[in-house]
Amino acid sequence: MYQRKNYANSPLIFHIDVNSAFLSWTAVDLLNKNPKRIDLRTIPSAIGGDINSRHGIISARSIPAKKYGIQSGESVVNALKKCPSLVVVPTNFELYKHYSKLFIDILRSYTPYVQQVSIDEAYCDFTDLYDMYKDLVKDNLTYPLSLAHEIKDTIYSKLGFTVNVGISTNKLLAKMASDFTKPNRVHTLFEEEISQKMWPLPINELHGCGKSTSLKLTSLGIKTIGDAAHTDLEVLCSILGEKHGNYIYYSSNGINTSAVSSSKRIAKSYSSERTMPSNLTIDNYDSDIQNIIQHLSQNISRRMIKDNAYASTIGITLKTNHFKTHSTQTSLLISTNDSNVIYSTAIDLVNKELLGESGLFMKGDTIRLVGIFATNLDNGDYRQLSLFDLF
DNA sequence: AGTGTGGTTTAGG
DNA sequence: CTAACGCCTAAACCACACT
Repeated sequence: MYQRKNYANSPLIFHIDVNSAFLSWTAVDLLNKNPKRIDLRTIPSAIGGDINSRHGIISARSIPAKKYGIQSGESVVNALKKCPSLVVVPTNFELYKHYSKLFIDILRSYTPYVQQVSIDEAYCDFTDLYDMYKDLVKDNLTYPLSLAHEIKDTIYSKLGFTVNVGISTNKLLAKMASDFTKPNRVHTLFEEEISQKMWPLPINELHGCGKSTSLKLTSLGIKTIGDAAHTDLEVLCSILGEKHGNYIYYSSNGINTSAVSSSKRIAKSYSSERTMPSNLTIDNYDSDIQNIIQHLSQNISRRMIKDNAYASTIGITLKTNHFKTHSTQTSLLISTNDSNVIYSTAIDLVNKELLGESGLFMKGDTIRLVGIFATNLDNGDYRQLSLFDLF
């Protein structure tokens, strides 16, 4: 295990990631209810949606399931072909939220500088806590490995699931480190380790370099993170544009200045969408779509009211049987979070889109999914002011 | 040149 | 009996109109 000589004067960031979160949490929950039950983590198992209502996608899988080549994001039907004995458990978001909160609470008991970035991962900043933890020793390990193991093992003993911890001096490197071998591991990725641990990796494994970008880069011979790191900044910008070119160049060289922000993030948009059990056609869409849009409007409205958020823009998304997505939006005179206003605005947009000349309905296209979104948000202050001014 | 609006693409979990 | 491909958020980018 790599150790630096001195940690007193450099930043120290951890990235903590729950291993197969949805599956682990489900396994723990089932064991809590019945300790004799088989542990889902020890057999080929996965969290997946219902095939019959066309929500059949794998969102997490056990390590034994991974050995069958099952990936998260692939269809349940496909996964069952690879492993007919796969145990598929439905999703349960309330359960995940419960364990997520307990997980974050433990992190917060070690540092106030915790930034939760998704339901199952967070960054912790220990830069200013050197004096508090510098003498911690655990299993013959010294700081900061001792601290990482302490956190990891505490989560396991108190909550029953494993995590990976990535250690470095910035968020990008800590994130990359936590993604190394799993599960239940601590990894470091300091600047002096980049060439050995990060540069040999394929470019698509760089955080922020997705399918489209990695395709562009590999087609030009930039196949590894190291290749990108050794490409001129100007060349990357000419391929990817100014913004993304800079991001890929500096990231592949391990440079990242993003701060760990423990303050609550304010939403910039709310959206809700649903894949329907069967596609809607232009002839029969009326009654079905009204029900769904009412549902989606109420969902968004409830969340916005809880956050005291109001939207000036309401939009809809339609996905065709060919998986082609169309969206349209409209601006409101007065921002709203009223489900009736959202509903009627969305219905108008759907009618306009379907009956107008959008070109969506060519030769018998049908609608697979309908979604609505609310954006251009304010907190109601401006709204109160403008209402007040009217009188 | 900057701002508001509408729409698509990319990314990540 | 068979069966496929979710849901949510954020940001960048592009085009266009208006100023």
